[in-house]
Amino acid sequence: MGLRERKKEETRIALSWAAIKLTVERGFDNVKVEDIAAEVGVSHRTFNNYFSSKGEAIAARHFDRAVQIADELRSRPDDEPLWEAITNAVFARFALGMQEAERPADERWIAGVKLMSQHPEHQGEFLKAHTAAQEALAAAVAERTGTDADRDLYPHLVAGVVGAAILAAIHLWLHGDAPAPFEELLRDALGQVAAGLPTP
Amino acid sequence: MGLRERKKEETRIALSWAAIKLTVERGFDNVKVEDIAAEVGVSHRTFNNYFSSKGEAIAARHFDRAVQIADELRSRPDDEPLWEAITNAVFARFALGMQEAERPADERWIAGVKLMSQHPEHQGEFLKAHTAAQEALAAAVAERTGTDADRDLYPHLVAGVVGAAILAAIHLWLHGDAPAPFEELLRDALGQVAAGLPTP
DNA sequence: TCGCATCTTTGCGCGACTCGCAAATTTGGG
DNA sequence: CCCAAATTTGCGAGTCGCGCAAAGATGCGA
Repeated sequence: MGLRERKKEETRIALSWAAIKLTVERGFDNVKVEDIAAEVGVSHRTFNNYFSSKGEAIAARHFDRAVQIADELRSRPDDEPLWEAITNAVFARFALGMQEAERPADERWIAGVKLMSQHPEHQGEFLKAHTAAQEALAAAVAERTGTDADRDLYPHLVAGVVGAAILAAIHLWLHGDAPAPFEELLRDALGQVAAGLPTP
Repeated sequence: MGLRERKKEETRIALSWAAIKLTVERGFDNVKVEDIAAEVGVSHRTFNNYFSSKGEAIAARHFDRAVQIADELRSRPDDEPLWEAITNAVFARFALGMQEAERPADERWIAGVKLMSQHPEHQGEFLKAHTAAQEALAAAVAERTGTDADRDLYPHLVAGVVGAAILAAIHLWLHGDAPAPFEELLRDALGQVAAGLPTP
C-alpha cells in the first residue's frame, strides 16, 4: 500500500472518528458536516468524497469492525466446529472494541452514545452497515461449509442469526432494564442461537 | 375510529403507495417529493407531515405488513407450539402480499422493485422498518413465552432469527442465481431456523 | 342543528445537504 | 527532476426537512 492509499485510509478513519466524537458530544443535529471536516482539517466538499452522509461516516467504524469478523473467521483452523469458530471470531474482533478499549467510557460518553443510537438517521445507516458486513460473513461461512452464497440459504441464515444475536445483545445493553456487562450478554446470545434457541 | 382518523390513515397509505408506484416506474432519484404529493392531491408540505423522507414513505408498507405478523401471532391458539405459531403467523400476513396479490407482478414491475431495493437510501429505511417491526414481534413472543422483553434476550433472539430468515429469503429471491418461488424460500428458511440451523 | 375547540393542511422561508464539474494541488514512478 | 494520475477544493444548482403561523376541516356537546 503506497503512501497515497495509506493517507486516504487515515483521512477516512479520522473523518469517521471525528463524526462520532462530535455527535456524541453535541448530539446528531448539532453537528454540521462543516464541523466534522474542520475537525480533520479538510474541506466540506472532501468529506463528501469519502462519505455520502453524516450517518454513513459514523457507521463506517462499526462497518469496518464488523467486516473483520469475517476475516477472522477465515483465519480460524479448519477443524474447529463452525459455531465455536464463529464465537471466537466475534469475540476476537468485536467484543474488545465494543467494551471500553480506545474510548473514554465515562458517564457522559455512554449517555451520548445512547442518544446517538436513537437518532433515526443513524439507525438506518447503522443497520445498513451491519447488513453489509453480514454479507461478508455469509461469504466466509459459505467458504467454510462448502455452500454457495448465491444459491443456498444456509450461509445467509447463519450470518443473519449471528447478526441477530449481536443486535439483540446491543439492544438489551442500550435499552434494557437489567444492567449486564456487554460481553456477558453477547456470549449468552451467541450461546443460545448456537444451541438452536430452545424454548425457555 | 372516527372519520378523521380513517382519512388520515387513507392518506398515509395513498402517499406510501404512490411513492412506491412512482419509484418503481421511474427510479428512486427521478421522483421528487412534489410528484408523490401531487399524485395523491396534497401539498409537498403535507407529505412531510406524514413521512420525513421518500424512503420512509416507501418502507411504510413493509412496516405495516410486518407489524401485523406480531398481531397475528397473538391471535394464535395458546397451545400451538411456538415455532409453528410463528410460521403460520408469518405466512398468514407476509407471504400472500409478497407474492403477487394486489400488484401487477409483470416483468417491468419486478425489475423496478429490484432496482429500488438496491438504492442506498431505500435500504436504510427498509431495514429500519424491518427492525422496528421486529420489536413488535419480540413483544408478542415475550407475551407468549412468559419472558420479559426488557430483561431477557430470548424474545429478541427469536424475533431476530425470524427476521433474519425473512431477510435471507428476500435477499436470495432478489439477488440469487437459482430462481425459486419466494414462498418456497421463505418456508425453507423458517424451517431451518426453527430446527436450530443444523450444519448441512 | 349549530358553534366552538381541536386537529390538519398549507404556504413561506431558512439552513443544510448531495453531487457534478473543472481548476488547483499533491503524489509517485520513471 | 518531471509528468501523468489521483486527490482536494471552490462554486453552483437542485432538493430536502422542518418550524411557524394562517387557513380550513372536523366532530362533539349544548
